[in-house]
Amino acid sequence: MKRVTIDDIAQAAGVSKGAVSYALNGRPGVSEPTRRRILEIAERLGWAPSSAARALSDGRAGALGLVLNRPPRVLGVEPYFMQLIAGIESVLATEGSESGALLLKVVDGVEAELACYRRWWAERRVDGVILMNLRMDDPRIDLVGELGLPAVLLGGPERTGGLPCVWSDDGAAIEEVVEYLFSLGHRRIARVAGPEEFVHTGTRTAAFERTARRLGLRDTRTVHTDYSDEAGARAARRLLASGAPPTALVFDNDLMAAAALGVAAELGRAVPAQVSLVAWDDSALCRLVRPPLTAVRRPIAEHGAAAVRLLLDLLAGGEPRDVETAAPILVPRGTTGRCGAVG
Amino acid sequence: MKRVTIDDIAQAAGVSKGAVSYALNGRPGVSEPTRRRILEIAERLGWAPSSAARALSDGRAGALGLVLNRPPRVLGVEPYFMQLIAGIESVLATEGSESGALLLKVVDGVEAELACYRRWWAERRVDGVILMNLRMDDPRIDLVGELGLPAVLLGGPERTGGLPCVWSDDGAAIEEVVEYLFSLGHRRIARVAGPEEFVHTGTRTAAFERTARRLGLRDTRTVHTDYSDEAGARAARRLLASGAPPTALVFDNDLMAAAALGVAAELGRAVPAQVSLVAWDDSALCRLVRPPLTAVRRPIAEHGAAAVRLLLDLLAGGEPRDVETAAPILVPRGTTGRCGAVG
DNA sequence: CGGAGCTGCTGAACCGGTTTTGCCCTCGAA
DNA sequence: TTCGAGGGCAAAACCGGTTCAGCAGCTCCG
Repeated sequence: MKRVTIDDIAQAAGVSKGAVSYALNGRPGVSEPTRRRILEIAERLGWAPSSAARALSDGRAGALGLVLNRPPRVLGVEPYFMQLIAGIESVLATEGSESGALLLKVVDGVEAELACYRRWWAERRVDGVILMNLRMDDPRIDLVGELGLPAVLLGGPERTGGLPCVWSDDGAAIEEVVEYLFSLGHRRIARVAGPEEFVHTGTRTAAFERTARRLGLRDTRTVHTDYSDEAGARAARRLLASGAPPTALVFDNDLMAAAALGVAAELGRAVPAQVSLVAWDDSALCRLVRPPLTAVRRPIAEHGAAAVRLLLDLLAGGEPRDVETAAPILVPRGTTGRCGAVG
Repeated sequence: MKRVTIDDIAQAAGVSKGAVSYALNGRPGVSEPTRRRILEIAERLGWAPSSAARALSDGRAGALGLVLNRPPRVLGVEPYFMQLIAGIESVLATEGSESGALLLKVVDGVEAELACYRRWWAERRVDGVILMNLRMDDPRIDLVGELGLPAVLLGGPERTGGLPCVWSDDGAAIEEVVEYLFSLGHRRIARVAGPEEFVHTGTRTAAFERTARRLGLRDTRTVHTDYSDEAGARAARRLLASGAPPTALVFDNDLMAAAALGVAAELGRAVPAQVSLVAWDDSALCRLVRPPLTAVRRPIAEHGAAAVRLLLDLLAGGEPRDVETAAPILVPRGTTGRCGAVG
């Protein structure tokens, strides 16, 4: 059961290795009849290229890398990651066997993430990577630049350090949410955001405050969390128990919004009669809880797909460019209503 | 910015490539002082082995493969997969750079999954794979046997076709659930299970029926679904709307149980006063919904970790063996109560 | 008729490791 | 003293591809 190599094919066809290589890769150097004969023999022998040999000789790994930097506990809960991966895989599958593999790593901490890129690149395990959750002064940008490791960014388009990115207009979505809540009569709106160091958190915060100012809202707040359900619950509890509690809460993910739903129940606040809630990222979770969560929907899988396409294009020698995907849209459901409505 | 190779090290140290290889791999063939010198130089030059070159010469890819066969939509929602991946990664990270990478593939359909194993093995992209969701007469078992592709199974321990497996005693857990519901006075219990073709579905069904018989329960039913929230809701709706509706529902995942909670609300059935619900797999979802779901908790991440350890051991020449992990435990919460209790 | 240019292929180098072979030297035992 | 064993290393083969230089034969053109 030995491996079939191009040597075997060459021998069977009575030609040289080089000719076989040309034939199999569809490049000039062999006549059409010879090519057909070689392809036929390769097919018959069940030949498949050794990824190692190919990687060694042409210097490309044939794989892309994705590092998830998140405590394992949170990973399981947030649907975001899996949807992203599904999107990434969808284009990797179609792209032929070119860079067809996705190398995945789960780490906890920025340092571990940086170390992972270093090793992957040093070992030439990947041809490029997708960076997610862009931070302020993100050290990864410097690192990939320094290493020469091809990379694309999920996020931006600011503070990307020149890296090509895939982004959507979060600010516009936040604006839409605030206007929507305003139109429902809400005047005290609070935002339960993700970690302050994420760029997209800043983008949303800025848009939130800008819109609030424009509408003349004075009583708005943003509190930061780590995206976990506990943190979301804690923030909601604190906000709702404060002196002049907000009448609407806007969350930076769906998990925290769902947790806040529980908190509201616990505090005896009717949703949406007394408090309105808006989630970010519309997953099944939003539809499962009662009442179903009003949410901002982003095409997450498309983000992943676009990122891969951009990266592959880059690897093929394409020009770096930024890709804007469809804007997030607000999906009103059962957790938003007129401010102070009676049941 | 050229790559540092062992040739560079050899040249710097004034020795041959072979000596450097011996030194770096900690095998006899060089003297202790030489070894130290070589290691020091390698360190200084920042050398890292090319995974491709190593793979080519010693025939091992240095990566393990995992294929997720599930429609992308479902993937995002089920926390199971991410938890599993987190578990897998946890041991891959500690194991040094031996087989340190995880190759991931998302497919939809058995055929695509089989094709993926074929290609991975033909291209020698992976050293072994982890198979999940064992089916009756699973074609993957024959395939890996035929290919000689090392594999371990998540599930079993029956119908594994001789493949080493990691399993936990699902039957005992189901038994515990049924006894628990029985002790609460429930006599009409229905089970909303996963697809019939999965081996673990069969295992649970058998245990369910055995326990029901033992307790003298005559009105039990098992209906099959595809694990999706819609299917779970549909099944719950149908069961609860039937002539003599069950007073307790046992689900094969958490997603469907959460969906059923919504259905119960919709039908005006109080939980747990009128209907009790038990989920399988205790994720954050169970704690987020109101009331929080009673659930069977399995150490999913540990499953993944155990599977990797088993596979790595196998690759290192270890004997195939089966690993039983901690038994699932029942975590009673707010969706189970005495049968017919008044709110 | 001669040289330039193209086609279609061969042979060999190359990628960066591991492993085998073989040489030289030293040391211990007969 | 001699012989064998074994340690320490160099040199080369090898893994399975890609790619480059070169060469034979043919065509085309002045």
